Amino acid sequence: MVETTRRQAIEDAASALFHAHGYSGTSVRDIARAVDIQGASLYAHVTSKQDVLWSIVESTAARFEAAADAIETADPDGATFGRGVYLIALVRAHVGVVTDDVERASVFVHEWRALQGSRRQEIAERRDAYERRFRTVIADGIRGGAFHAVDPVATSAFLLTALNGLVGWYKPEGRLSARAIADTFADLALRAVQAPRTSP
Amino acid sequence: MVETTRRQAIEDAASALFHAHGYSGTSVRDIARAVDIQGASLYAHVTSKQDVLWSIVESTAARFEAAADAIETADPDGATFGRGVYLIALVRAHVGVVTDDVERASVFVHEWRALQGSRRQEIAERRDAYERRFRTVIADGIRGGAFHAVDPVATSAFLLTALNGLVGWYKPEGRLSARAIADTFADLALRAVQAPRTSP
DNA sequence: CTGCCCACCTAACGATCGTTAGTTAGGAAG
DNA sequence: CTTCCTAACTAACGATCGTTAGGTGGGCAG
Repeated sequence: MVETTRRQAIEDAASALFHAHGYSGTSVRDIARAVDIQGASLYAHVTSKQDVLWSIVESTAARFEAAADAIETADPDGATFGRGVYLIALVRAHVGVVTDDVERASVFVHEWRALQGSRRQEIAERRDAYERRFRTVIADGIRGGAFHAVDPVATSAFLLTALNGLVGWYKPEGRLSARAIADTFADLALRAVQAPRTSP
Repeated sequence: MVETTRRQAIEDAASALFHAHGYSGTSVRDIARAVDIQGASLYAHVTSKQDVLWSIVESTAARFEAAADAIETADPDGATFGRGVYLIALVRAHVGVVTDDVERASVFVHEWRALQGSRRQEIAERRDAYERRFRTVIADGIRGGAFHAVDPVATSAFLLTALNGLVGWYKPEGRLSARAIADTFADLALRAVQAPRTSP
């Protein structure tokens, strides 16, 4: 991870520290030390600690949204894909964003609550909208008969938190590749919801 | 939730605050205010902030373990239950512990990392041992043909984080009862892993 | 009535928090 | 050579952190 700007290096260091110790468990001086600088010197590049958190969370939210948007772009009217394929695509997109940058994804998943005021509100709404994509595809799948009947709210929460749990254990150098995890998760998610096969 | 001892009231208040703002986002004075006492007065009932966290985390770990142990006690040699039924029992037990006290469960799931030294080590090991129960039942199920072949590590992580995610959204007064959630989650978990039906 | 204990108080400790102010060294631009 | 900008520095601000010390009052045991 070659740093181009100082600001980027600071956000990378902050992501790692927020991931490891949480937002309020990390001090400004901790972040500064990680980039070999005095605590006060950070403020030449950053307006506040909250601002660093916001940058990380907002950009990661955008990455999740963009990945999901790309699916709809590839199949605007839902003609090509069945609901099962669409759900698989959502799962793969989500896993991809997480594995692309676990630390930032982890901060997004766990530390957005540390945001204050309207920024927290905004992220809460964008998270809701994102989760609604899962709810909708599940509800559509049930209506169309591809999925067996379950509660779409509980089910989307089940699946999405399973995907988000990945930020707690994924290691880029680990035994399981990002690809292998995406395969397994897509498989598990689809089997969890799909209706029993009626014919071959 | 009628409090019998002061100590219990303190742990309840601390659980709620740790759940809402995290361990390091909660001050000793915050906890004290919640039980209508001065910050320093807490130390008449508690030896340290870490100690409060430890009490909450350890007792909750014990509750998860006891719930899972009860399944093995009910079927010591695994003769009665198939692997599918065993997995369902594990899921139901886990959901039950979470819904019995979401706040404590949430602290256990998210804040055990704030423990220090050997206590953190101990909880890490007990978490591993608990997760191994899921891994084992999945691996056994695959070996016996009841479950389709998947990676037991990724699968147990998938399922367990889905269950743990419940601490983020379960509300006792919510639309979905603890029972309904347990039903849905058990159903999703089993379908996710079980082999396609070969005959009726 | 006396004495003790328990729950709580106020005051304060040193450390650390996020942040501001003012300064300095070094390189780029004129 | 001078001027300016950038990136860093040191010093310090008031607030808050977890925790300790010592005092006070009220109920219970003798």
